[in-house]
Amino acid sequence: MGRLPVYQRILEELLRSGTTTVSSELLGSLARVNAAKVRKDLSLLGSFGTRGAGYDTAFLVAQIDRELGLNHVWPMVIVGIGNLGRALAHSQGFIARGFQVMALLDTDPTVIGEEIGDVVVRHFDALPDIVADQSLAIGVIATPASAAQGVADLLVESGVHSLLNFAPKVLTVGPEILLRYVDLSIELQIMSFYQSRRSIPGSEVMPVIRSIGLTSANLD
Amino acid sequence: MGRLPVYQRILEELLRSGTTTVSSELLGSLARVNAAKVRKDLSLLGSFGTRGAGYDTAFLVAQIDRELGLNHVWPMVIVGIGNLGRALAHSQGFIARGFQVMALLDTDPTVIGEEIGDVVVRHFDALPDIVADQSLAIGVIATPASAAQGVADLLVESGVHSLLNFAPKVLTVGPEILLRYVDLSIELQIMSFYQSRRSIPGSEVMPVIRSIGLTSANLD
DNA sequence: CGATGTGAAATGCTTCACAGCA
DNA sequence: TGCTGTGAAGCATTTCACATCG
Repeated sequence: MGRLPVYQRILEELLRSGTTTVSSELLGSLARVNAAKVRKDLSLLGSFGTRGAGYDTAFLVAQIDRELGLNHVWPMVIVGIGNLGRALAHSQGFIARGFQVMALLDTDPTVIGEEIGDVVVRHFDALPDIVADQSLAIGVIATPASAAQGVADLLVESGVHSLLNFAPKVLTVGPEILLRYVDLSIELQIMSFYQSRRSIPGSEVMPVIRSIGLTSANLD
Repeated sequence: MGRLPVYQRILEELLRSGTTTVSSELLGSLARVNAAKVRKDLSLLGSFGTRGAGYDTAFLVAQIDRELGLNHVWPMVIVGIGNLGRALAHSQGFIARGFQVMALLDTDPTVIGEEIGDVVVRHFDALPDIVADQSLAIGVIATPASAAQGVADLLVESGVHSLLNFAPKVLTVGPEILLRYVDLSIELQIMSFYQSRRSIPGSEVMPVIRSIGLTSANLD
């Protein structure tokens, strides 16, 4: 269910602002979906609401966390410590949601040894040792396009089970498995598309403000 | 149609590797969707295929570009020149797809004056002048959470019509308009979700590799 | 009463299957 | 003959509407 992360964020924000209880109508209006849809979605996790009152915000967050598997710790390695690699390493969400940066790798001698957060950047050659040490769940590729394929191959060979490719190149890993790249600008493409197509109620008097939510398509 | 950007990327990659013609079956298998679905999707843009042969790759890319509005130039301003701001400014996709970085803004004196690409970082106070000068389509918020709301308000006030918020905070702009944040780590949340839920055919012998595609949910 | 939880209707999307054209 | 383009069937998702419960 792709809407759960959206609900979760809104709930977390509501929690931060002191809301203890939330109705399907409020949550729906904030998520821009029908209230009935919200109830259907949430009912798949169990019956947590209390009729007449609504849902307990904190409890609901906990349930969604459980459903999304966020009570795990997901150890990851970031390869390529340029601007994007650094941004990822610092990312709020990583720390907050159980994604733990276990290693930072690069081949540039001027970067190796640098400390980002609590992690020291090491040479990419150390990958096999690191994977052997700590079972890494996720490899993040943040290298230039030219290096990406080699990095992907080595990550797989070392036993990393999931890749997230930010290098601007489509990679192949094993027979038939195509690894697309996640490019920040694609958000804007899509935004411009909606912008040009859809009419926005009240847009004459109100600035057209858009936000982009993310969902995933997985390639098996 | 959320699949168009996916097709487009694959087509661009095919073009780069010298493919001049592509069948719905090939494109479908690369995009991991049914061939009939591909044909239905593409038929909405017009009838560009030639029966018996397939689609002309380059022509198809051009048509999708047109459909997505990528033949426009989208001038944008990035506010907050930290790691993420820099990564965005350098982003391949921006340059390649008509998103033009018109201005880079920050308040930190040690950053102001720095040249990134061809653009010099200016003080955030220059925003009104810049917007007056050049009609900016998109404001990208890449500041710390604490500054984000103020930046959003000023962007709107200055007449910027679309915002993309990367600051880890939910913002409000005008009455009722909620501006969520785009957090890179949400990809991983979703990935872990799929990882724990779905069985992957052949995963016993093959490393479980995942790639994330992006689609958008817009909030009106 | 007010808001959930959920059958049932409505709507939209995906897949099939095949006619039709290069 | 091979592959597109597209009605029609099949399937899933969304919405409605209301019984139900705190």
